[in-house]
Amino acid sequence: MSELTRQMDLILRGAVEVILRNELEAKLARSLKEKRPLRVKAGFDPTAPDLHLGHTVLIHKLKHFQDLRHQVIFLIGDFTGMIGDPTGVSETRVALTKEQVIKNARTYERQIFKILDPKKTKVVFNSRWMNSMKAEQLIQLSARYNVARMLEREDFYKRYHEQKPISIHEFLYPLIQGYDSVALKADVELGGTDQKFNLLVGRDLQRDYGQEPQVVLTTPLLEGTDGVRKMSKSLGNYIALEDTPADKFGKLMSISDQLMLRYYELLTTEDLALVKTTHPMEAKLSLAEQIVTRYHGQRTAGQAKADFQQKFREREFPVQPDAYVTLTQADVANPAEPALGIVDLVTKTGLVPSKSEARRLIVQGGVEVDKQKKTDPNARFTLIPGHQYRLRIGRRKFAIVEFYRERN
RNA sequence: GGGCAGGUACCCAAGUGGACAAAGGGGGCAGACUGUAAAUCUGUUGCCAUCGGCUUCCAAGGUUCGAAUCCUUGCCUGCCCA
Repeated sequence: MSELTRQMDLILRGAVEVILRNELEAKLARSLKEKRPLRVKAGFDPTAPDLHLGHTVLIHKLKHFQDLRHQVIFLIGDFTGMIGDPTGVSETRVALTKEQVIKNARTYERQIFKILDPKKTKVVFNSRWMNSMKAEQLIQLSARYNVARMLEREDFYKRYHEQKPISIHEFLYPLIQGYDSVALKADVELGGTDQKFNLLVGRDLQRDYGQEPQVVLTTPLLEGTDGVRKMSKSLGNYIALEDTPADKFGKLMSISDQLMLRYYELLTTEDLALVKTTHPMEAKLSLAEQIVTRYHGQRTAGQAKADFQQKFREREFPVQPDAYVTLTQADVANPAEPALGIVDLVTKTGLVPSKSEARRLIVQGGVEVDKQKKTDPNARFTLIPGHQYRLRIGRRKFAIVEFYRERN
């Protein structure tokens, strides 16, 4: 197998679309011949420094390029972050301070370098060239595209026809993202399939600026834990890289069997046919363990697995509760006879948003104290000093509450 | 600049003077069932509380015994015309 074929194989694995494939081949061939690595770019929005598993599909693809000795450029769109990529859910973006951006960038680095090699990765901010761009140049840039083409973009098209607002500055997002490719002289740009339009604008602009257009490679969007919509922070169906090992494990175990296969497909290199022959729960445990291992190490993953099994399979109290609260006499009405209603007891853990919510949970049978299901919201507890009340609140929250009598 | 239509709870959406803490759907949460799932069924989904009370329907005023509903102004959005 020639080196070129080897590279193509790895690059194409898991890719949804490559535009254009023969251009990629040509670029690779030239790169090999001239011993000049390709410049491979992928951009990230600094407003959401919480990378989740969905992003890692793309980061793994970057890793492939890195392994093939190409130059990976991790672009942090601190400037474009002010706009926010139009999502249809129009939400006001708060302008980030420089400190926040730097902080978010640090978080990114910490997260991506679990996969990428820090020494071989170039991290750049697009404010580097955008901050100094004059209004005149921005107008010139805008002049290179027109509204009709912008409206081809699915999101804009939909909103336009649904009579929903589109702000002018949203049109600038694809333009600036495209200009980033010009500024970086990118050979390849990676992105999720939802980025296709933006990536293609990059090609157009590069051509316009007299550069060879970048090759566009799209990776599939990973479905979130609901199994339907794409994984995203705003939809709340995500598994973040910064989630605790226990959280990751729990979230992974709660996905459907069908979704599990998808995760295997996109997040591991396991043989799918083999996975299908294993018992779904075993397969799921193994998936969760693999992924937690990747970000937290083997030992932590093993612990997460053990905890999980104790918590849910054996329905036992976990080693690490979600909350540990100590009460003093200040928390009770009558210090001489310390007692507390169960609603207050549950609320004191801070694991429920309001007393009403606590009351609902109790009535619905979602609360256990010391393994006893409590369904009377008016029940009161005489607090025994030093006793650890072990509360199970809802399906997956556990807390220990202990009362201390102060000496006086 | 002119005309028209809108802004309701996490989201979509009904409600056009009292029976509205506000229909319905989605989502969330809980229970049953299970493999800790998923699907399904049931319940629940502003806050505080024992009956009961309190704060909500873009914002601020106003009319009224009483307003999500009527009036005024403002802010925001879409469409049409210029």
